[in-house]
Amino acid sequence: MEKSETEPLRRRNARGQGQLLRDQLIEAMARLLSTVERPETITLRQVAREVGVAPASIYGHFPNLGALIGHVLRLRYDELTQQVNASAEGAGSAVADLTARCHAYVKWGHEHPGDYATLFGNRMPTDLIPLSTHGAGEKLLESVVSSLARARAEQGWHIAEQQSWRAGLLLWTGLHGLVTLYNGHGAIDWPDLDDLTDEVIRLHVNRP
Amino acid sequence: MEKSETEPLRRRNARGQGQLLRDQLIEAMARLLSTVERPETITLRQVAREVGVAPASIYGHFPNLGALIGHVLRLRYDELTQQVNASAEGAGSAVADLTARCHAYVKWGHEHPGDYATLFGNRMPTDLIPLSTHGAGEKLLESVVSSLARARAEQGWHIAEQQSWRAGLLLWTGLHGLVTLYNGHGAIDWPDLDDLTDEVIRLHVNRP
DNA sequence: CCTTAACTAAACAAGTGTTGGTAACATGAG
DNA sequence: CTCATGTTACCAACACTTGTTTAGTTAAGG
Repeated sequence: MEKSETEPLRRRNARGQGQLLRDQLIEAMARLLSTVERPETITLRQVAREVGVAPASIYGHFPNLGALIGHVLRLRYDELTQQVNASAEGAGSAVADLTARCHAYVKWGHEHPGDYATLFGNRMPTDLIPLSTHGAGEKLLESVVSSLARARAEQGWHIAEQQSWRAGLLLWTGLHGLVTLYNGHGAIDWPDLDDLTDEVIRLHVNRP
Repeated sequence: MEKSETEPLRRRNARGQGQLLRDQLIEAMARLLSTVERPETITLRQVAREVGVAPASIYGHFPNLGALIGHVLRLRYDELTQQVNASAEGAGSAVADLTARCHAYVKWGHEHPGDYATLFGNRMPTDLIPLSTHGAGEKLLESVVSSLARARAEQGWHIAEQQSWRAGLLLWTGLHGLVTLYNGHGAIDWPDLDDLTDEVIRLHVNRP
């Protein structure tokens, strides 16, 4: 029992196929980040165990733990923005565009609680994760701001640009609060998430 | 340099004054929880260092680290609810009551980022912190729900009880999102926090 | 003095990221 | 078929954390 912490019975990869392990590492880290309730506790050795490999073997593919996490986070962030943008593709109106984007955002956050918390929750040590992923929301935020502005304009509600920024910010905080509390406080008797999202959108789009 | 990690030149307390250290421990933990950017990384030894005492000395006053954290968290949560309730004391109308409560909530969250993140952000390991503090928001949430319902009724906007619950939930998520993003994403060019809070309240109180 | 509260020193067992050296092994060359 | 090659991954260790326990020391009060 005290012999080996795992069973490294892994069959060695073929000559040029070293990046098979690399892919497995990325996949394992992605799985952990996505599902684990406290992503900041993810450990190098945990990933190694998941794949069935010795901890040291990771260093052949990534210079350190932060690089692996950062790599996966970037993938996930790109996926989020891509899904948000793709969801709005066939939108027939500005309001539909905004609605699609918000729903895609919330849906992704709900389906990837760990990734979401890591990207927007300031959970990772700053020295581990490159700064680029910190403050990741800004690009996405801008798309929400402009989409909201267009939706409001469509409804005949023209406002100053600075008001647009404020309004977009508030919409974002509304969505963010919804996602994080919904993900984290399962004890609460939550109504349907899509309905709540719709209501948040309606609050911010309609003239008060 | 390698002699002592700190300088335990602390003068020993008198016979019946053992709880002087207890108070200092609580105070140090409170300071750490309140100010630190990642509260889940707070450590027993860190608290000991802060007070200038040996790590083991803590166990005379608290059975384990979780008890100390839990104790302080309970204090802080009580403080939050007390401040929220106190703020609404002289309110001349239901809308004023709600406004005061929300501002007090946001203000406290802004002034105690670490405590706020710990109470509502699911950052502490569940086995360390007693369950009572987890899901702490429920009591507070109910007061927001009822205050919002009264504010809406005051404006002649009567709605079903279930709608009240949904509306209160959404208001809470809005405030929560505002606090957490404002606290965590300093890079963003934020408008005044009080103004934003007012706008959130207005969104939820006024008839769409 | 002697009791006893208040605190400490040292260690424990378990964990962490990371490194240097080394063995296994698929494979292309001879 | 043989065999050196160099990729691939392992082993063992390092230097450090962490929370907690045990046994002991210090000093105040009766």
